[in-house]
Amino acid sequence: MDGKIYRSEEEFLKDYDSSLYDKLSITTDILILSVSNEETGNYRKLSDKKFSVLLVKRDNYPFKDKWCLPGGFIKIDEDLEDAAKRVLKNETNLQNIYLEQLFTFGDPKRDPRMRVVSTSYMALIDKNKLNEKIPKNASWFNIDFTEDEKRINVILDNGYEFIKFGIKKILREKSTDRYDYIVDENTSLAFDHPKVIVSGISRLKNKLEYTDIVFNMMPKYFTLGELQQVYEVILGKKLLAPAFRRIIAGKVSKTEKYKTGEGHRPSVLYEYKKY
Amino acid sequence: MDGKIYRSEEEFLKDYDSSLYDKLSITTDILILSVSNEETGNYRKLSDKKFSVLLVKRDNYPFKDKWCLPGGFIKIDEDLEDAAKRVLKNETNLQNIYLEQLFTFGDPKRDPRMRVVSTSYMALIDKNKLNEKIPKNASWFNIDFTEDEKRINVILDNGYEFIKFGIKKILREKSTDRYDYIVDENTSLAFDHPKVIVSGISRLKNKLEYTDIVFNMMPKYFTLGELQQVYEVILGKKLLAPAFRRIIAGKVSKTEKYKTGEGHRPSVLYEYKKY
DNA sequence: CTAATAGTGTCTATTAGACAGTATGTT
DNA sequence: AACATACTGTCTAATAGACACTATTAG
Repeated sequence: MDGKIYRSEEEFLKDYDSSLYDKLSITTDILILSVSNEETGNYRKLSDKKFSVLLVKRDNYPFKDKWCLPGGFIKIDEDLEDAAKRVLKNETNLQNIYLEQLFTFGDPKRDPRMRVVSTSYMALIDKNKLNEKIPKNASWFNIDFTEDEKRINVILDNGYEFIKFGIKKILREKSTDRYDYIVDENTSLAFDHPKVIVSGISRLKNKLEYTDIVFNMMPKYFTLGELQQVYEVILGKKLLAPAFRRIIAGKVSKTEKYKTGEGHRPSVLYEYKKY
Repeated sequence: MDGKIYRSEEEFLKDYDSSLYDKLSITTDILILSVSNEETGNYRKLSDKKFSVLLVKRDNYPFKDKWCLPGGFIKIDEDLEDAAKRVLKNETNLQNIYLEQLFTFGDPKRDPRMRVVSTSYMALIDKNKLNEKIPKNASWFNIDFTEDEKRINVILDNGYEFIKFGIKKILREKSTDRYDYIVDENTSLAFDHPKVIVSGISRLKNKLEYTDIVFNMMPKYFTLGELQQVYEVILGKKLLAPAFRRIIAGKVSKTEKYKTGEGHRPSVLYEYKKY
């Protein structure tokens, strides 16, 4: 075909043989992250916040009975991001949610069935918006994330089951602190989804510092203490209140409302600044 | 198939019908960026640095005679990144080059021939390493990049031809300063490659500030003045030398060598710090 | 000598970290 | 009253921006 001379694009397209190149399937996997409240028992104490991810249990091979990220195959005429939105709606019945493309995984051996390339997305939700029940094969897992120079260890816990995986970090080039991730321990998370979870959490941690991304996980009105808790639970470290308030000050507006009934001084409710 | 109960993964895989889901082609497009020296005519003045991108001219439909990023279809058993490396080697004969995945474009209409999803990569090279000639259908274009709140304008220039395109920025959500890009002016760049160029340059600008990525575009030995010029040409703004030197100080080591013969005080050659 | 870049010293303004102290609700 | 968090004031340390000054070479 390359030999033939075409005089116009129309002529070329009419003649085009789309079987010239290899074809394969594409899926999208969605990392749905949220922060939840857990009661502490002590009436005075603030509720404990937990960073969490939504997983579904596979009911067929491959990886039968293992947990995985919600996902699905894209259709021949469907935009990638639309496919991600479709999966998100199926699992949570939520729309107009923060959705960001993470990474496209293209290892030919990543799916034992056949060649499948997967584009992963990260969705951030405020759990209060989640009115509908999640599907019965889905479950929220709290995230315990620890990282050092050499490896990342993650424990996921939904109250009944634990999932534990470990990833070795191999420096790609020192100039950028980029690492290749090698999953060397994994109790029950399917496919290469440990990598998706880890790259999403890393991205979120970074963006927390230089964007206002956090407000996608917050309700309309919140106290600065709650906002600080969300930062702390995602970053995995404690922050000092005065410094935190200085940094956040320009991004929020005070309202007339107060949160009371907490066993201590009421706190002003803020909202994300509109302008 | 979903109806049948399988007792083992082997049994399941043996029976698996890979035609169950839609299949399509995937390409990789590579944004190869570099910084080049241009002589100024004045023996005293430093050579002028230009930020540049490698494009190839298409010799067939679609987009016949337009310029585009080097790219190619991935093979059924080829890793995505390996495909990018293959294309990069074809065009520049370079290997072991900094390569970073940018974004996967999945608009069903992005290729008039058929459904093609494209994963774009960014490669950064030091032009001094480019010993071999580039292919005769390829050419380096200098980049003139201007951006404000509402749009991005880019002019590419290889000395013979100009390519000009403009992109309208539509705010996705104010919380993260993410934009949808709408290409509303484009003289002769094929496919959605204006978006690839723009997202790569934005990424590079950001990473310049918080990583050591710049050293992938530098020769082994360089002066701090040259390094500053590279920052300036990529960021599109002038920097103050004392501040620049303070920031860069921890990343480079002084050598015993000097760069002389420039019509002014010689300057110490530095190298990227090893440890 | 001159033009041009190399390289340093220092003042100021801004920002981040730390901690102490005051305020005010619920039980 | 006691407890727990809300919120503020202020000292200090670190960092960034600006500019002036000295150094050194080829021609």
